[in-house]
Amino acid sequence: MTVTIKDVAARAGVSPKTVSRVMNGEPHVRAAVRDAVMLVVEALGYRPNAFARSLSSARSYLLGLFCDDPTSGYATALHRGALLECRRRHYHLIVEPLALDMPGWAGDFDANIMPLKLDGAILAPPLSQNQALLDHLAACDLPYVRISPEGVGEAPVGLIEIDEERAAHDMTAHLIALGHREIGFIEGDPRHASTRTRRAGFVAAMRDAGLPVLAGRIAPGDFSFRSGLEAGEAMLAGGLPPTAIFASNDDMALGVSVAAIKLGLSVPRDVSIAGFDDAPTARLAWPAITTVHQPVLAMGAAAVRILCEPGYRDAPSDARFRERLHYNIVWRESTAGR
Amino acid sequence: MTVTIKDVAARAGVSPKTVSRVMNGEPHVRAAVRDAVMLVVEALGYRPNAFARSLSSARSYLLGLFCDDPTSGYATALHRGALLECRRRHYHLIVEPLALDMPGWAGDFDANIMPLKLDGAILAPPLSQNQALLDHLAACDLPYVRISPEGVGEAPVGLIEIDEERAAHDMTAHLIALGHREIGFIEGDPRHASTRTRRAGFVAAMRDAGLPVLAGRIAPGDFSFRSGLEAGEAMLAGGLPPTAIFASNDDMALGVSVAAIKLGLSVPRDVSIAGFDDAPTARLAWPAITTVHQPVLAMGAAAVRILCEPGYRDAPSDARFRERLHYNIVWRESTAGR
DNA sequence: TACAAGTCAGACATCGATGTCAGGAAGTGT
DNA sequence: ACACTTCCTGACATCGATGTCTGACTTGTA
Repeated sequence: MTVTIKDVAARAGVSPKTVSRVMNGEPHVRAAVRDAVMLVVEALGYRPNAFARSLSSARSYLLGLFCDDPTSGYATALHRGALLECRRRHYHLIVEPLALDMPGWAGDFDANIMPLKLDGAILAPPLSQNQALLDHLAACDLPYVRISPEGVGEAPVGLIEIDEERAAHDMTAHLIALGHREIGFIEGDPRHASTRTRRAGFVAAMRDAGLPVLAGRIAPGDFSFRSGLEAGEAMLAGGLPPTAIFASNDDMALGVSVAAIKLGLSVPRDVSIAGFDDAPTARLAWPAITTVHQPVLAMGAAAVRILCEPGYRDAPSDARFRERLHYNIVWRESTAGR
Repeated sequence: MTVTIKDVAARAGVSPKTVSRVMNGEPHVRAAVRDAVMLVVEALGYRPNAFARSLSSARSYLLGLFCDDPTSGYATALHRGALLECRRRHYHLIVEPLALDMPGWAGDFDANIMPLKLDGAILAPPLSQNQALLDHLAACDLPYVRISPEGVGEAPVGLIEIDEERAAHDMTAHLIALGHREIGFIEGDPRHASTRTRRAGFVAAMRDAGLPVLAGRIAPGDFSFRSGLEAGEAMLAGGLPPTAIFASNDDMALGVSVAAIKLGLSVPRDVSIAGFDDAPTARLAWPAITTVHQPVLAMGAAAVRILCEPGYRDAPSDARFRERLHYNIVWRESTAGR
């Protein structure tokens, strides 16, 4: 038999309602009573029944994490970070893959997700910048927090990001500091906002150093290993190959690395390679890729914190709920001076 | 306002209980009444409140998918497959990463997962063969289905798998049919059951073809890109290099492929490479990897089906709930005849 | 001292479904 | 036609929490 609120109430000599107050951190409970109740809670190992809670209150104590493609290590890390924070707060988390390119996703959403009465949604990129989804959530009155979307959106504002442009700038500057002057850049999927911000950071760093960005030194890509391989091959095999290549993410950096090997080039002796994201593969690859570490776990946790913030859902669109987390650059074996 | 069971009952001229019976497919409802109720359900777009349902019945209409490392594309595909089937049945699904190597996971499990009163659990490998977890679930009286675990377990039996040994046998046989006689094999993480079954298939196929398995032709690995790279390099750079290498999974096959390139070998001209799993990277890589496709989506769906089967939880441990799904071999660019 | 305002705690109804049980209708055998 | 199953259906209590409301007890102030 599981422990109910009544058991706790009886043992503590108070009413169930008071126990409820304590559990939810409501005011108007004397400190002595609160402590006594908490003691019993600990002793009995009481955990509130999530279903009963959701049924009687308007809230569900459930948060949703929506991903486009949960394959990425990115989504997984978000999941773990968010989950940890949820547990601390006695919330639960569900992960839902959302295929916005399928017609009828909205109806599907209403039928399958809405009955859950989620208290909030966390949107992983690139979902976080899909206006149709944002509109739909707003129409459903479901508060959301966006992870690394493009620009600043409408109210209610919830935004977690790192300064990607500055990170790309820093990475480029470091390559320059290493002595590189001929630096190539590979773009990501044009549908992701990161593609623009990361490129902008690269371009700005080059400009700040007084270095020209030659034609052909910025190649298109789509964040996949293969696109990195192809772009890398084209760049390194062409005339005047760069001495360093900065790829917009780690998968592409891996592709560039293989391209270099195919051409008989040694990394990092002949060419330095840098990535972005600090995906698990970046560490495991050979040579291990120098990259920008995103605090994705912390981002997931921050998203939960914001959503649980009392009054978040009705907050005005001021900057209070915009969090910019710290990134850092991880030096590994794929970059060196020349 | 959302539609409740009372609304449906009133409109259909029956009691709420009868609507409940219809919704749950219980017997003892006249066909005419059933149809009339269903009509109203459709018209009003009624969906039962999951929380109320869980509260009043012993069931939660919630299934859990447990993963060791949800990073893998494998877990993601399972998730999608299971989710689809859940929706069809008005079930919900939560995904929980489980770190069994952390002490105190059991207490954590009891505190965070048990209150959900899951109706069943789906265990992705390698969790599916962790005896401690299995015991814990049994102690909690939580029915589970295991995906591709080792051997046959105790009751209650729920098992979804492909015949990995035969798949590995087939893949090896095809390499042989292509004209290869010197074939290397790279093992996976020794903690995974697949490591043994896949190797067994390889060895059997070689034996069946009358080919010897030379010393050093079976190299240890751990399913990571890097271990594939290292094993591949050692094998290909050593004396009497094989003309084909069969890696226990796609990540390692990718590593072997890079090893070949580093050594100036061309794939598949100089060496053929085969993988296992049909991970997303296998398709995107260059050259695209020949591999064994696992019907992971179908496996997820099958797991849900079994868990929802009425009476599954109390079923005797006969073979009825053991499903063996079909695999198939996907020919891509990394293998060729010689 | 007395009175208003604020703090604290409990009684009771309620959320939306299902479990139990009892009773009426329909079908069966003699 | 009668008793006897078997098949349908609804009334009512229940799951475990929270929302509302009411009243007692503290406090601060005139």
